Amino acid sequence: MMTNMTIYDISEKAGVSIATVSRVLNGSSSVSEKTRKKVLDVMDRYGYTPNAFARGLGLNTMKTIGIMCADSSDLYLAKAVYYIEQLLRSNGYDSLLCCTGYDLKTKEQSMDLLISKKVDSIILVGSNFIYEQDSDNKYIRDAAAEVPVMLLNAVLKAPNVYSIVSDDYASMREAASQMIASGRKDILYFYNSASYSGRRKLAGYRAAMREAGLLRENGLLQFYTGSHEDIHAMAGQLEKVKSEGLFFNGVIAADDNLALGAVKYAQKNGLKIPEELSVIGYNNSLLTTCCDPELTSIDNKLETLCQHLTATLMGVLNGEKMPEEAVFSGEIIHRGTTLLQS
Amino acid sequence: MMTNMTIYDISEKAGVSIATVSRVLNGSSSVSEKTRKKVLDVMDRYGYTPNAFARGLGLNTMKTIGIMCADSSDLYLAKAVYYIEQLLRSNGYDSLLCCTGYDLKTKEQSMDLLISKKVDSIILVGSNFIYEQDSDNKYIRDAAAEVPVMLLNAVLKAPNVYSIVSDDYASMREAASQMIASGRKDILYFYNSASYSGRRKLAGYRAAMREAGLLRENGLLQFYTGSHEDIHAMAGQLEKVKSEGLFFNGVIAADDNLALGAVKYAQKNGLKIPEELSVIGYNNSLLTTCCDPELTSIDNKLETLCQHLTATLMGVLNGEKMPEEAVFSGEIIHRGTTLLQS
DNA sequence: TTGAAAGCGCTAACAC
DNA sequence: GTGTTAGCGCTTTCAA
Repeated sequence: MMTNMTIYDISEKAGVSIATVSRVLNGSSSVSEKTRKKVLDVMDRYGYTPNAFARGLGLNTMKTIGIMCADSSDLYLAKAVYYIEQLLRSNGYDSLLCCTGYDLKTKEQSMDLLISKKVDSIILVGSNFIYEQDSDNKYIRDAAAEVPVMLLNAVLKAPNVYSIVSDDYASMREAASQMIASGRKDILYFYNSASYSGRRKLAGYRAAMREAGLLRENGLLQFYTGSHEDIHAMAGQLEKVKSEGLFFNGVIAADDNLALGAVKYAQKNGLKIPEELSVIGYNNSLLTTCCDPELTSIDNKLETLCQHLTATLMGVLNGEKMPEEAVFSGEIIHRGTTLLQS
Repeated sequence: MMTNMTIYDISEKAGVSIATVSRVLNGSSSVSEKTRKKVLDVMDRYGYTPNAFARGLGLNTMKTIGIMCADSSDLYLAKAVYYIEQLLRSNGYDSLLCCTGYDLKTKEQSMDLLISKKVDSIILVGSNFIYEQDSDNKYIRDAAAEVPVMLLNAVLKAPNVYSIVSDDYASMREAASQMIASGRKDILYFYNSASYSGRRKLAGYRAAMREAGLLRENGLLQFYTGSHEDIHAMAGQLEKVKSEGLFFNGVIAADDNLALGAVKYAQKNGLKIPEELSVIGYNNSLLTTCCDPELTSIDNKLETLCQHLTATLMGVLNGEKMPEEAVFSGEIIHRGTTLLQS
């Protein structure tokens, strides 16, 4: 198997022109069966693979999609990347992955990089790419001027930007309502992100609390800033809250990691779950079955979201008119950390 | 900001030739400060980004590394991908990610695809890419004929193939020895992969058992075939083993997920950990702190491995002579699922 | 220090 | 059906 053959080499060996080779390569119908076979034969024999650059140069597309993701080692984001990558490939596209971190500057850089690599579209995985201050979202609008931009779990209304989201607001509101209905009044909200989705979740919690007349001025809101893998630090923060005299018998967390922090806190302090402390997480990840009792969590239908995102993207790339926004509802999966409604 | 500017546009606006623009682009020293500034100015004003294809066509490199990974949603692999992607980018390379699944056929296809995309190297993340039957590894040797192939956690001796591994054999042997020293005699080995690394781990366990005169003919080996996220199925398998009359008071697992299955099994059956059942996992992942008691596990220094892999790759790409194999030792992190040595 | 021009490997008109 | 040829945007000699 020789390396770096070109279309010229093949055409020579097969005794045809490069145009014919190109036609065979692209499955053009106007090649006689005989010639096709002859060319294919030569290609096979020499293990020829076309040079994607040259092809890309002419076509100005590499059949490659850029995926941006703040941290692909995050359980939730990793899963999303996994689904998306598979779906794209089954559609004949490859994925250029960029783990951007959470800093705006590096996100902008990654974006430029992907654009310069001539990706056909950019997928932003996770809601942390959208900023509250609209001017900070300029980098997305700029990118959308070049290629379609797909948002997973975030919304930005702009031309050529498509948003696929789970209704985090509704899910959180329902979760909080159910916990209230089960008799809890002092429900702490534990979160670590002010992203789009983060704000929607918080709003859902607040709506439910307000509805029940339980909303207090920020006392029961705990923002966690440590590592998303450091369960002990999470538990530690709750201990501190408690030691400062704040009572709570329920925790609603913005993700399963944080919820596990609450479970750990209860274990360390001998609190019985769910009787003395109820906990609800978010994402319905692997983590829900790791603890004892197991974690009630909200399933936000990640796979469905990814499927829909990919389908929408393929539509857009084919020039079809597609919906700019799609909202899917989540589902609460009850496990051992919550009481049944009374 | 105009889109799709070319070097021609810039040269025109700046009143220089395309060669000069190209020189500025590539930081050539033989451009007068004045001209450089003028060109840079124009580029800036029009937001010009060079076309990577065209560049790649001439240079025959896209500064892109292919990463193959069976399942990027696996906690361990995801983390490796994350580290590697970051390190590569800090070295000026991008990453084309391929989640291949565990099937040889699709691995071969992914490999071809990456090669045809003209990646500068291919990194195989995880040991499941190496097959016991050597003819099955042909696809790797073929790839290595074109670009350097880097193996994370696997070894294949072949030209242009570089292996970076953790000494799984030694780690497992030490883990088993310690558990034996703590008084256990009936230690079950729980695993789910016959990959290179999987076999090394198993060999380590067996060596320790043999050394202590405790090795039995396959009775205490449990191979798990279900989903790597289904903790209940894992626990279920152990329950079945027990109900069949096999006694064990220790479990050494090939990864933390499986170890958690053992913990779950103990909880379901009211066995006290670590007194009635000791458990050791592998990878020292996030999962170790999720359960109660927390999981003793083997840290295989993933970040170090990734750093070394990247450094080696950069050396190879620069034409330096690099070691074909590097072995790092792991470390047992003691937590609550094991007894102290008596 | 700069410019002109020849590729890099492929696609797609356009001829035959 | 098949061949010829002009790009695609960039890098890199070679001259000036």
